[in-house]
Amino acid sequence: MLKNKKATIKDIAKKLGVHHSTVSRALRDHPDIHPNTIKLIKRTAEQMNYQPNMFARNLKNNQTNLIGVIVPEIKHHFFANAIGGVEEAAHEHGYVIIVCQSNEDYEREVINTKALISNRIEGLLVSVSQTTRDGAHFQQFIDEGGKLVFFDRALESVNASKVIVDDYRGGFKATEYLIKKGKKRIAHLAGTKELEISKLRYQGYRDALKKYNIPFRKNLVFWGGFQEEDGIEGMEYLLKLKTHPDSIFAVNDPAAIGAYEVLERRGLRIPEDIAVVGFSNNPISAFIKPALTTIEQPSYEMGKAAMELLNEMLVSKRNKKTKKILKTKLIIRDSV
Amino acid sequence: MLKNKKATIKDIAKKLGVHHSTVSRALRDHPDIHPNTIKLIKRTAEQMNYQPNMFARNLKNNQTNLIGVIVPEIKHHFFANAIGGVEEAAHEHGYVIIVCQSNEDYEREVINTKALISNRIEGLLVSVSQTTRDGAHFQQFIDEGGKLVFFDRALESVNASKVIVDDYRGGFKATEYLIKKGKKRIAHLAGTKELEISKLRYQGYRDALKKYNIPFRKNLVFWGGFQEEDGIEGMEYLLKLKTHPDSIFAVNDPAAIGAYEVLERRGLRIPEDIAVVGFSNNPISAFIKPALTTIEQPSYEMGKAAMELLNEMLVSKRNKKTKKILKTKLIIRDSV
DNA sequence: CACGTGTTCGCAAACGTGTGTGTAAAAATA
DNA sequence: TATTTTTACACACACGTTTGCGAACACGTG
Repeated sequence: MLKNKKATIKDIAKKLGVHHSTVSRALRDHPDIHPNTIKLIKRTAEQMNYQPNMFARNLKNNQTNLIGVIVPEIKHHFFANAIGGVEEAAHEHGYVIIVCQSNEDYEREVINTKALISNRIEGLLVSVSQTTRDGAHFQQFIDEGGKLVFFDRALESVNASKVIVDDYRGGFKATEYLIKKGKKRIAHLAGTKELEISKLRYQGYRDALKKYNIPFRKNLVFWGGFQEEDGIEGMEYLLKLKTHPDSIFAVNDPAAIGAYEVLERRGLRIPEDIAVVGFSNNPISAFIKPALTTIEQPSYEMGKAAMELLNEMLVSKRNKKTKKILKTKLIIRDSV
Repeated sequence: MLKNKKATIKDIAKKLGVHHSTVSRALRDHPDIHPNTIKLIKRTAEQMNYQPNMFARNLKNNQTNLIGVIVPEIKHHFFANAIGGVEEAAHEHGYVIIVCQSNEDYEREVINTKALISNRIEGLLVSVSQTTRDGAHFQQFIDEGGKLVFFDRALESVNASKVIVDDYRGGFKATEYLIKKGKKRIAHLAGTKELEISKLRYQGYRDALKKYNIPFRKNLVFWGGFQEEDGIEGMEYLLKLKTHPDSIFAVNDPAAIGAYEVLERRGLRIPEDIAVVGFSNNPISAFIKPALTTIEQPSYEMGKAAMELLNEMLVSKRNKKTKKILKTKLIIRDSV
């Protein structure tokens, strides 16, 4: 079986006895080309199964149809959904997306970024890794004129556009709900201190306590991370305290599920002994028993919004840093 | 803020007063270039923040580092996981992946395929849409020398490599398990007739019945699809029969969950009134009540295996069509 | 008929890299 | 010293596309 070379614009030109520039223009409906010629060229292009070579086109135009996306892990429901939203919006605007995962690893994130830059992506959409402390790789991309927008997990040290949910109000609402249900010793399984998302949810938690005159206790806050293991570790820590908390506000649902595991193992009942509120409304949270009360975080919409924002930055060529905040919603179920 | 143009090989050459071809060779450690020159060039390239332009390189070499991936929907757990596996393996081999979703829509799948071909992807990984009947768009890619491997959902009409699970034995095992638990009227919520995956699971179901001398009843099979809605529709159909089935083998977990909904609504108990077995071991299936007995399908491994197979085809340049079959495992829980 | 004007197309250069060939100078050999 | 070989680089072209410029031609106008 021979490896047929793909038809080029020149092949079409040769076959028709015209210059290849004429073919180029014809395919793009240039007014200088006679309608009949256009029709003829388009027909033979079709029949020769011509597909434009984006490399040559992009090389010439110095612009691509590529958008880079970096997430910690594709398999996580939230990111999978967000990528789905990104792809949807990208498709509408004629882009295709290159997806990389950092596996929550800083080094890998840097490598991904460089690879994407080499592939001359038009813009970059990032939800940063849990282990990332330094944002030089992103800053460099921006400094060279690249358009970047963070979604969900943004890096504070980098001045870039971002799409996030109202983490502050989400944290506030979750905590307030626990308070209104009569909880007094509310613990917080927090994320990592470097991520804005963690800090804002934490701040919402603190401000809710303050508003209702509940003393803030530093030892009721466990800074861990976003994985189930972090929730397990944090819950075990909290149960070692001489006075148990009466409720938990977890930074996200996986962490909350980690807490569930520990509580179940220790024979503690949810919500009678300890109430739990999560964050992100993972589909599992509706199915676990008791169903988890949580803060809904529109993942698909967030991906879509991030891509839309990126597109605006791309077409306007302006360099304003925008911050788009999506609303959250308290989903009341049975864990409180 | 000025949009700095990225440094090219020529910029480096000009700055150093050498020819750009020398720079090109130096960066690739060509033996014709003096070690000192190489060192000098590499240093200034580093300092000028040079990133090779993949477009120019690919255009010249007529090969890319791009792998196309088309799935029905990124957000589905199975596909998200598979994409994660693909990305992992692709990363190891120096590829980046372009991900598109067909939204179970044939037209969209064709558009995606064309777009990927235009972007001169090196190879294509596909799980085909539910509505796809014709595979001409894939066949054309293959005929032009492109390497394609289907994973999970393969199209029979296209002669291509594929990575699938042992759907036949999976279907067989699921049905056999129901039989051994004393079930006699076993219904099957099947997928679509065009997909091999559906047919094999169906065949496994039939052969298990035959082996244990249980009569096959055509009206106990509902050909629907892979979504929750299909499960709902199918279950409603089955409950309209004058004699209810005593158990259900669903083509996948979402369909099984659809069946759960209908049964719950009708006040029927699982597994006492009707037992249910799913397929794919969606994470939710462990959390729903009763926990769903299902066939485990290694999604991440499947994505990884598909990418590995594609890579072998790419490096060997051979054109053999390989079929890789992954093992399934029966996960026994509480729905039977 | 000379001229301007508009239509339709060809020519050539360019984008950033890679590579085959040519060619000085340096080194090795006779 | 004269010759050959090797070293280290320059030159030019190619990949497939886009685009400015200009040529050939047809037409209408004075």
